[in-house]
Amino acid sequence: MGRTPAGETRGKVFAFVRDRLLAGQPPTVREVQEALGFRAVRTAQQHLERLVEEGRLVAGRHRARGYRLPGSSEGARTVLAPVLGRVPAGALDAAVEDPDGYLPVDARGAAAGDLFALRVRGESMTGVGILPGDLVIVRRQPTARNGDLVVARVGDEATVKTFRSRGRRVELRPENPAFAPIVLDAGAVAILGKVIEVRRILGAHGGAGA
Amino acid sequence: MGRTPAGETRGKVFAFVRDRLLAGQPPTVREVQEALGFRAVRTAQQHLERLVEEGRLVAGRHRARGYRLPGSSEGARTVLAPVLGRVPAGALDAAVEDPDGYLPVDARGAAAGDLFALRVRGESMTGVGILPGDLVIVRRQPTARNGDLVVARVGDEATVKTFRSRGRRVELRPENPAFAPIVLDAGAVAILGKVIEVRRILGAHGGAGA
DNA sequence: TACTGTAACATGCAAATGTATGGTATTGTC
DNA sequence: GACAATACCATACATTTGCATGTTACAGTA
Repeated sequence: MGRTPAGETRGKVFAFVRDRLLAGQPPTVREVQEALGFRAVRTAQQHLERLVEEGRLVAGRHRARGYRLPGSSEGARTVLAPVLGRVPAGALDAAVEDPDGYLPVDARGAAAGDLFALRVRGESMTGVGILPGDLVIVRRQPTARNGDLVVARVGDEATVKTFRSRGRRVELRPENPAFAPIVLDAGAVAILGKVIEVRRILGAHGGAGA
Repeated sequence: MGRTPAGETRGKVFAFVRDRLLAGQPPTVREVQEALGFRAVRTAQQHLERLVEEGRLVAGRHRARGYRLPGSSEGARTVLAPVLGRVPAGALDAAVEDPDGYLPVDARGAAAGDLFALRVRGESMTGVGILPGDLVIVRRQPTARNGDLVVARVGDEATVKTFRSRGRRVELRPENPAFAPIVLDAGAVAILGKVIEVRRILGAHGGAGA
């Protein structure tokens, strides 16, 4: 029977599988077969094997719908972090139950429930490229090390600052000369977690504004 | 045997399935079983059936890894955007096929294949809070409007700048006084896409450094 | 022609996986 | 206690689906 020039079909197979994977719906070998118009399962199968050899796909052996894109296979798993509009005093867990939305986060190491996101208010951290309206993704932990970017609760407010320990006191340092550090007794500060990522959603319309 | 108070476990089952689905890796019934610590497949199965009854999930009958989120064909969906180390001249598609990894992105509106991510080099955009090493998430499009933050190819380099049209010429403006704008004939600039999000991964260890 | 490599075909088997049958324990209600 | 409802368990069955075996067709090359 007739064939197709070298590599051409392979590219189409890859494109199909990639699109399906990126859409969150891994295809079966038979779905690849149908999509490409092959009359034998084996044909689709062979193309997939080749793509794996070439390193363009990763196969999960004997696993249904087991093909993945390299780099997204193991280790890196996506979870959803709740976006908290504000953190009510003493009720982080309650706030997590009623979020403003969810953000997909590449949770390497962190458990799903350990992450949340907060919207930054104020310009106190512009010195490290964190602007008002930015989202910080936070891993919950009760302690911090010097230099960590943390979310801490001071009174009823949750705030993003750089953490620094000074003897029995704690300094929450803004990264903007116009703001003064907050120095408190260690007992008066509750560390909610550590900032592991910063995001700025620009949206489909607006520009970046100088 | 013992049980768990009403609804509590169901929520965990749903959270697990939802996270997996949004991560692009639909779970099997047995994976749900293991993740929740059930000793019988049937238990996970029953929870899934309930979630379908409640309308929180949609089942694909007899389909492997067939559970879906209702309305997942539309609306906000998480997709994986390929992270491109660099963009070879004229071969964006080729670069997309061999990415450094993938980032989960909340793709509202954008098709899965339309998104990619680039790592920012240089300090030309620090004025808008984009630092060296930051990741920009880009939606592919061949045109831009004034003020848009774009990724453009000038010669063999892909660069992030603010777009501005000046008659038949195009200005690619850095957001840092130390850098000069690039002004070129419109034909000499290829717009690769528009920046829709900026990310900075701080990682588990290092702080933010002033 | 013969040989080699690639692309495709037809078909069967076995592992993975959804679904069903039936049973045990705990809680709450009457 | 009797009854119902819920949560869970143990196991069997049926479909889906990955993978293997073997074959045919075409192109290029010696």
